[in-house]
Parts: sequence; structure tokens; C-alpha cells
Amino acid sequence: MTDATPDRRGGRQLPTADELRIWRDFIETTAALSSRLESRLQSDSALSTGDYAVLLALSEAQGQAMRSSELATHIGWERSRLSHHLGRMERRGLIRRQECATVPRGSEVLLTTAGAEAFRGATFPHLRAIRELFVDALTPDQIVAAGEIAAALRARLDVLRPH
Amino acid sequence: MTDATPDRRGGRQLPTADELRIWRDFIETTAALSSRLESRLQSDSALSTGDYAVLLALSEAQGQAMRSSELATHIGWERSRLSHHLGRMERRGLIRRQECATVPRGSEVLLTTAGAEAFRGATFPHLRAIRELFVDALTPDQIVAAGEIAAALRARLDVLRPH
DNA sequence: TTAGCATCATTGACATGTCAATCGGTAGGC
DNA sequence: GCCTACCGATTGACATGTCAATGATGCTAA
Repeated sequence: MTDATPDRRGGRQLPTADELRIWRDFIETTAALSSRLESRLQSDSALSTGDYAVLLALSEAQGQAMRSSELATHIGWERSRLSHHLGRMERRGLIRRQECATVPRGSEVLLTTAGAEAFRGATFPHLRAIRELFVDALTPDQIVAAGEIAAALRARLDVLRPH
Repeated sequence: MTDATPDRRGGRQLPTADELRIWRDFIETTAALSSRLESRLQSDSALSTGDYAVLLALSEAQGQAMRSSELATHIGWERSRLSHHLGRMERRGLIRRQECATVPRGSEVLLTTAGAEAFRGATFPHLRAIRELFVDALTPDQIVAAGEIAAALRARLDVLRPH
């Protein structure tokens, strides 16, 4: 990556072939990693990573319950996505919904016994898979670098808020 | 990250809190990045990244055509996924399918004029978005590191082939 | 020959995600 | 008091992805 070319950065330049290759490797590999984690979790525990995120948040919440919109913010989902997902999880008996006592027109999401058990059973295999597929794949330096890269990308996404 | 603890790596240890935090940042940020790219491409060109991958492969192919299974291998998709996607793209007039002359029971996928034009129109904005959201977000060193991290993760995924 | 098997591609059933519309209720502005 | 605008949450329509089953066709071995 030389600085000798006239309009290197800060310019209207398109990515170089090298940059594009790295981009493709990076984005495809991280997608494959997510997908592998997803199927590991699925076969280890019959939960999706979405289920896991919801159950984790509820497990750590006061009284194992949260307001729906709070939960959406906490795990960073759109509300309609959460609503659909909670409907599916409720049908499977993992959570329950009831009117919120304190907030008018609020809905409270509760962890059921079955949900808590499913989460307990999923935790260990899931963390083990994260170690095997991510932590053990990288050197300690690379893990730090991955954190910095994520932070830099996140900052860029935040600056370039969608229009 | 010290080596002083008894069972550091190569062990049955779960990830540390730091490792887990980095893991979450990393996987969520890359997912958000994909999603942002997807919506940029969508609003710039009315194409999805899936459409783009198919059109890119066909554009670069001999005669702007490929056998279906060749195409699936080339872009790394399952065949059923490709088949569904081609059906949708065919309905929109971006590609055409016809029986393959050389291979029995093979199907040949052809780029239409509309497909080629849609791809031409999408290329520049898409590459610009990759520059803005990825290349410009990172230092040159970080881009190199991202490439190495992707390679290491990919190698790990390949070693731990699903069962 | 023909039964069984492998291969290429498609299909159907279903899980998941997004976007826009809706529903019910609360709160201001007048 | 009433109209309106907003807010939390859900819903419907649709795009996309996976898995398992199904055609359709050629290959091979008894």
C-alpha cells in the first residue's frame, strides 16, 4: 500500500483490487462464521442465535422480565422483528407476554421455566463454540486487532447514519 | 493476555469476559456493516447483494452465461438457494434460463440486456459504498490485519468442517 | 435389459427479516 | 370537551434462506 499515487485517500477513489479482495474475504468469512455458529447452536440446543439473545437478556433482567421495547433496544433489534420473534418463541413456550402493570399500553416479556432451562442448557456449548471458532482461531494480538477493527467500523457506521 | 494462568490455551477453557465482549462487538458490527451495504445497494440500484453477486459472476463469464451449478460453486451458494434466487431474478427480467446445449439435464443462466444494464448502473455506487464504509473506516494496517483475521477464521472454519 | 444409484436442478414447507400499515390509547393545543 | 398527533406494539405482505423431498436423466452392474 504505497502513498506514491496522487490521490490516495480522502479522495473520490474506488477501492483497489487488493482492498476489494480483502473486503470480500472479510465480509464473506464473517458471514460464514455467523452461519456456522448458528448451526452449532441449533444442533446443540434447538435454539437460534436470536432465541439465545432474547433468553440471555431476560435471564439477566430484574425478575427475568423486560418491557418489550426495552428488550428491543437492549439487543438492538427493530420492534417489529422482536414482535415476530417473540410470537414464535411464545408458541414454543420459551417466553410469555402479559400487559405491563406500570406502563400503559406496554407489554412485558417474561422468561418461562422452559425458557430458562433451554438457556441454561445452551450456554455452555455456545460459549465453547465461540471459543473454538473465534478465540482459538486468532492470536491474542489478532483478537485485540479484531476489537479495534470492529470499533473503527462501528464508528464509521455511526458517522454515516443512513441519510 | 498473560500466559501465567495454568490452562491458558489449548484447554477446555471458556472465553474470558474481554474475549466475549470483543466477539460480540465483532460479530454484531460486521452484521451491521453487511446490512448497511445491502440497503445502500438497494436504494442506489434496486438490487440486493445477492443479485449483485449473480450479475457480477455472469458479467465476467464467457458469453455472459454460466451453468447453474458452476454459478453456485463460483459464488459459494447452495443450489437450492440459487434456484430460488434465479427464479426471482428471472421474474424481474435480469437473467434468463435455458437448457444447456452441452450438458444433459444442465441449465444455463444467461445475462439479459436489462440485467447487464442494472449491473453497470450498480457497480460504481456499490464500490463507492465499500470504500466509504470499509476502506475509509480503517487504517492501511488495519485493512491488512482484517485480511489476516479473515484468513485465520476461514482456516479455522475449514479445519472444523461441520462434523 | 433393467434395477438401482448418482447427479442436476427445482420445488414445497417453513423460519426469519424488513417495511409499511394498523390498532388502541394518551396527551396537548385550542 | 374534542381533534390531532404521537407512541408502543402488533400485523400483513413480501423477500430471502434452509432443509428435505421430488422430478428428470444418465450410468453401471447383475
